[in-house]
Amino acid sequence: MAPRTDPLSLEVIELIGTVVARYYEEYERAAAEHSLTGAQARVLGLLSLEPMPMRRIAQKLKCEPSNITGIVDRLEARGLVERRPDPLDRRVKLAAPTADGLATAADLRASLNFAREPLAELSTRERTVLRDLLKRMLGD
Amino acid sequence: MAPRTDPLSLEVIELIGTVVARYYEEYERAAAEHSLTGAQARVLGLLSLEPMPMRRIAQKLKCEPSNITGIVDRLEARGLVERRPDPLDRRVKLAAPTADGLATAADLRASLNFAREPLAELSTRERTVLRDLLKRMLGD
DNA sequence: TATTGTTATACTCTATAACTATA
DNA sequence: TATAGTTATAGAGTATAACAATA
Repeated sequence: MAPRTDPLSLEVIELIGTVVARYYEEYERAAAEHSLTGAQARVLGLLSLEPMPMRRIAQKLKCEPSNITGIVDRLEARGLVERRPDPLDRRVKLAAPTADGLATAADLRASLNFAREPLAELSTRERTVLRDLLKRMLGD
Repeated sequence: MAPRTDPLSLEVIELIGTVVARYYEEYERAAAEHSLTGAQARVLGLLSLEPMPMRRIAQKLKCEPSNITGIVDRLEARGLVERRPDPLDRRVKLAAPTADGLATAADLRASLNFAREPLAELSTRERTVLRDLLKRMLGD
């Protein structure tokens, strides 16, 4: 499928760029309110869904495993995450949120108003259309 | 306007998160292909539209002016950007792309296939609807 | 031998504060 | 005095390579 460079497509690309920029700002702001960096907030959010080995965090974040050591170190120092042994494989360390970490992750989600507040401007019908268009764009 | 937490809104938010993640990956990948960091690519892209004072770059990127010094240093060392005196104010340095920098910026834009390739999946009518919904979401 | 997590290293980005040269 | 850009500094994220413990 050939790339589109017509004015309408360029306008949509520009709008998506704006959405991306605003989403990122909002995310960093929400993280900073909890004195977390973006990377720390992303790891905590990930772990709040499901504890997982260090290596899998790296896969999810698409970065090198060695980076995760430091990020989890800082979350652990803050008492938001802990490392547990994996009973099935003693090489593996499972990173899991503490009760405090779970509460912080919930707070983070709650203060991420992006797309939720602006979405209120749209009717149910419009949100349905938007959902379907985004799904098509993402190759569903 | 109250935030929405219904399943449909949450689905749209999730989709937007996916769009944001994919956009960022694509951007970093395109920058890396030119041996540039994301920040360097953003500054170069900005300057390719219009030369500007160091301080204004910082405003556009929403970061501290002191950071721009290093980023422009590296772009200048690569021969992609140059600092010019501002004839109107000798305190100001205008950062401007070189011919090489302009070519690199054009290359970068061309290799940013995100949203352009997937957009081809949508008809003109659909892209128009998507544009209008995004504009509404972004508060026009 | 291969894998998991870590350490060591180097580079970049970031904010803060202090400095300089202009205005 | 105030402003533009820089420097110095410290913390964080990132990739690479080498290492210990375990598989």
